[in-house]
Amino acid sequence: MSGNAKPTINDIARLSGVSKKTVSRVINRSPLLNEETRKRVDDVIRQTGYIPNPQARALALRRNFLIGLVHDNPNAQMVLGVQQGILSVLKGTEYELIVRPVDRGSTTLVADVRSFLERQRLHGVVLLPPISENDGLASLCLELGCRYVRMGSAELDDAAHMVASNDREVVREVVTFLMTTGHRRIGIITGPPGFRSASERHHGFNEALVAGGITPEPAWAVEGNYRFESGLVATRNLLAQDPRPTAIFASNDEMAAGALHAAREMGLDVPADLSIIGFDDTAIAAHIWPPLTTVRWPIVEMGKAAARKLLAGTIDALPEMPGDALFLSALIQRASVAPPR
Amino acid sequence: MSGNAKPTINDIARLSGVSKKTVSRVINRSPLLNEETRKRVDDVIRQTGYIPNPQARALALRRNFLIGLVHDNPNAQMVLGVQQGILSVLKGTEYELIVRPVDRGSTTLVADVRSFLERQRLHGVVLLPPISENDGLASLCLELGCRYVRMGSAELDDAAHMVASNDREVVREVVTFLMTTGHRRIGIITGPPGFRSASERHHGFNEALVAGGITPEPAWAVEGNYRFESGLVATRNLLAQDPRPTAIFASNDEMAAGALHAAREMGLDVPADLSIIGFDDTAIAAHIWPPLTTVRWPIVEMGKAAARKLLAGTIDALPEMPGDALFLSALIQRASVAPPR
DNA sequence: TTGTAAGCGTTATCAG
DNA sequence: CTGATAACGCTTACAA
Repeated sequence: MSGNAKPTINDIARLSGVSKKTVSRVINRSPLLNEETRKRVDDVIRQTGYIPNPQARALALRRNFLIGLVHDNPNAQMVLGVQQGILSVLKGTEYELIVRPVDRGSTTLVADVRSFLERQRLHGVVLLPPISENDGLASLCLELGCRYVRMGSAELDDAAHMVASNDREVVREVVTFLMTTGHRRIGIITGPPGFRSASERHHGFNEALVAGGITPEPAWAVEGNYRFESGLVATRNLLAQDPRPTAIFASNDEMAAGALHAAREMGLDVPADLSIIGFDDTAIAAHIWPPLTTVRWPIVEMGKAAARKLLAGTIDALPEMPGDALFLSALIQRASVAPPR
Repeated sequence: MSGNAKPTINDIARLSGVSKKTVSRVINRSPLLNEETRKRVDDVIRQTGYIPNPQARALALRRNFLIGLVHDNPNAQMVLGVQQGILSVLKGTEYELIVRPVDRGSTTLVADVRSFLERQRLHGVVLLPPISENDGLASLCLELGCRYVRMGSAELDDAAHMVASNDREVVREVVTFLMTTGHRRIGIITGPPGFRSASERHHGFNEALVAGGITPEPAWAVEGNYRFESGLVATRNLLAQDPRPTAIFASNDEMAAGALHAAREMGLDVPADLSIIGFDDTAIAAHIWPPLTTVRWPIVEMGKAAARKLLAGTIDALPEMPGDALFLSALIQRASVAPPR
């Protein structure tokens, strides 16, 4: 075949007898273009297999065709799910995903993200909780002209910049279900302080109790950190009390697995002696024994929605779905809940 | 407090009274540079907070400062672990991670990866199993001048391009342990065909049996696909036999969790009625009940090693560790193994 | 509707 | 050792 050098915009221009600017117009779907010219150039592009050089475009446009996933999330399943959702939307487009973990504890968090964004000049970023709750990061994106979408458990921003879930509401539902099943002494393992998801879920929990005529018992709310071990420790604590809860709501599945573990250690049967409900519906929920009653958090779909928002207005734009701003979680009943003895 | 435009190489050149080429030399640590000039320029760079524009560099160098993670891996924990390892090495360097899932079933796999690499002009890529076993991809990288490292369960390439684990060996150890514990009827749930890890583990399994004077029983080797459900189905199959195995080696933890599930469904106690061993030591292994005896596969460390190899010879190069080519897995004893009744 | 010239911010070439 | 000058491949004025 011809030389092995990839064709550039100049080659296309020469081959189709137009200027490079015209080729550029074709590439960028400029509306003011003679349909005939467009077709001619398009044909040459197709024949040569020409692909615009993203590096050159990035330099000229001062903007890359990259979507960033910025996070400091202790929940592996969540990160992976969001990634999967974003990637599925990016697939077939000219955009790629770049993953950037950060340290939310660092005092230089905002500065770190700033230098990352300034250097990479991303098309846009997806901010995962808990750093998505940091308004400073949002204004930073605004300042730098970088599109952004924040994911979280409550609406922290306008619909164009937010993909939220209704955690508080669904937890109310969960706890109501527990009460309907006959439980009156219900414990909660909360998420770590500073997490909006943690406080939303905790609030939903308390609201449901109060609505059911039960006064939340401070001793039955134990703090966890979304990790297995913290669920284990919290549950030992909860079950050491007298009287002890007959049901526990863990603010995520990993901690729920820890709760199950703790119950087993004490020789308790789940759900006969203790009912447990988790949150997330990650793989572990269906895989442990007994299968865990939990809340399905549509994290992959939320990732897709985030990507769609970021791509809105571009050539690769996908239609935004109705409800792309608020996602509804749902109770998944499995086998870890039963009436108290 | 000057204008808010970021300084460019021209600014630095002007401010330090040298040419831009000299600044470029400083940036790139050119050895032929007057130490005094270097220092002067360096000072200006530090004062202004100048950061070279990666897009411009990418264009001029025809190469990006990006590391690609190319995979089609059904094992979420593995992908995440590798990612974590790579990112930890990339942290603080000028390199970023770009994630690219591909479809290993597609007939256009190689072509897809080719266009990805040609477009993005990555510094290097990490190939995860099972596509890492595709020699066509390796030659493609060579052809395109893209550094690459293949990860896998056997040494498929030279040490510079390979990060391998000793699956076969460790599985021999695992099965020997089972035999030592008293088991003679041992089943295996294999990985899917076409996976080197699957065949390596299966071979190790058979070798150990033979070495222990046991003839592998074909009916006790059931195929799985590394997913929970397949472990469930395979185990139902295994336990339906008469006589049935007293122990099962599952080729990964997810399938081992499925095995546990199946045992529970049938009212069997683990480990009293059935011993189970998994592989990977992913989070689920320690979190299910009983805690799963498994093999620790140092996947995060392997990811780090892969990144180190890719960065070797660059400014950001980290010392390569001894043993960066072959990683040793180890048996982790927990509570899912006991002598047969 | 299309083309020309001038960048975008860096590195390579090749003199000095 | 250092510096003009020309790429790198594309886009944005601004004309025509």
